[in-house]
Amino acid sequence: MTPHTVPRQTAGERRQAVLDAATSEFALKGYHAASTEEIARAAGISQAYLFRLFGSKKDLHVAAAQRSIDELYRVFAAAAEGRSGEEALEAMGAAYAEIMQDRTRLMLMLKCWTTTDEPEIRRISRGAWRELVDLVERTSGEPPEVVTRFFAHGMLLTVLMALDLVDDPEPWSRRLLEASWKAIEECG
Amino acid sequence: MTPHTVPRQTAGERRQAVLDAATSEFALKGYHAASTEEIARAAGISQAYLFRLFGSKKDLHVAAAQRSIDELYRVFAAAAEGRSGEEALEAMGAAYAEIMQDRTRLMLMLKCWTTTDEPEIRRISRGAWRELVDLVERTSGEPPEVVTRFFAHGMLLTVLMALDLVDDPEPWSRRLLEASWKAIEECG
DNA sequence: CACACTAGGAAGTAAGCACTCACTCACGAG
DNA sequence: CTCGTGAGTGAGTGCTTACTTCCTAGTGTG
Repeated sequence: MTPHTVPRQTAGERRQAVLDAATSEFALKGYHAASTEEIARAAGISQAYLFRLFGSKKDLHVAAAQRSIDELYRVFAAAAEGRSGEEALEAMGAAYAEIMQDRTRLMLMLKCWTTTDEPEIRRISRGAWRELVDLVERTSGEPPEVVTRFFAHGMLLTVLMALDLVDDPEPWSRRLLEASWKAIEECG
Repeated sequence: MTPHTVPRQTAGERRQAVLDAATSEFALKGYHAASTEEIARAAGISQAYLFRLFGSKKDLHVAAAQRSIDELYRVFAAAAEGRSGEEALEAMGAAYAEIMQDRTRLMLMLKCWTTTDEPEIRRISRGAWRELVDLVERTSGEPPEVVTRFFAHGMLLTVLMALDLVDDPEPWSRRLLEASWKAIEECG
């Protein structure tokens, strides 16, 4: 009878698991309130190993944020793929609905965008916005008014989601949500 | 020769000074990263006295947030005062410009809206939104599409401000800012 | 004067935090 | 078998934090 060996993973696999856990924690509690101990526990490893894998809490946060930014970009880019003009914008509007399915990722993004100290986070947040706006402008070819409307309603939806008004609505918030979705669709 | 008396203030005055300092700190660093010691120093009192005045960090945060919420509401209400319909909405759009003059207050609001743990903060954030939306709907009498557009562009402006794109813009962000202001004006 | 009351703080305390160190264990190559 | 190495951790360390305890000094009132 072979001695029951503990399953060991590659460092790469562990990194992904830690990034998953970190994304949840940072999205829920924000950078400062999230603790590395909690993240390590959620990822199923020791705190010591977390630091071996990522160096510092800040580096872990940056890595998690960057991964979500890349995923966000890819969802929009995939939606626009092979389309142009109004059709592309409409597809990206639909992509927004898909993105909002995963609260966690979007909440991490919002937390990053509203982090006013921590220049590193601001840097990658601004980079993310620059690339997203550029993508939407390029693929849709629409004028600034339309592109702006698209992002404006996206922001309203995101904030309403942060207030939990998507899952637990009130009469007034239903009106805003509905009108916001319609406005995003009508961009195209 | 009278012994050089230290100027004493009423507790009420001190409370205002502490709320000012707390608003700045919480707006810049967020609830968890802000420290009561720093706030006390900025307000010119000891940490011990801060706790005598406000009981706990959380209570201080709630008090500071509530004060900013009330001020925000009053600015909009004053703008709409004696007006109705499109005129009222236009005046509230102009009020938004005034509100954005004071970054601090608005950043505290945004931080509150994106605080997903801490149920108390979520409660007062939702209350603030409910009252603001109600005010705009009531005084303008506009349909949900228009009211929603008003708040959507307001949110975009607020997020762009958090990213410091108002004071330190980039080409793409100028386009969004300009279009957003125009859209808010055109609501009326 | 005495006395109650309020403004204000020096000096803690206990808990939580990011981060480190010294170490074990499994396994593959020579 | 020995040696090297990558995966993984228990047990800290030093620092920061929210919060408390107990104190002093000024002030209005009889």
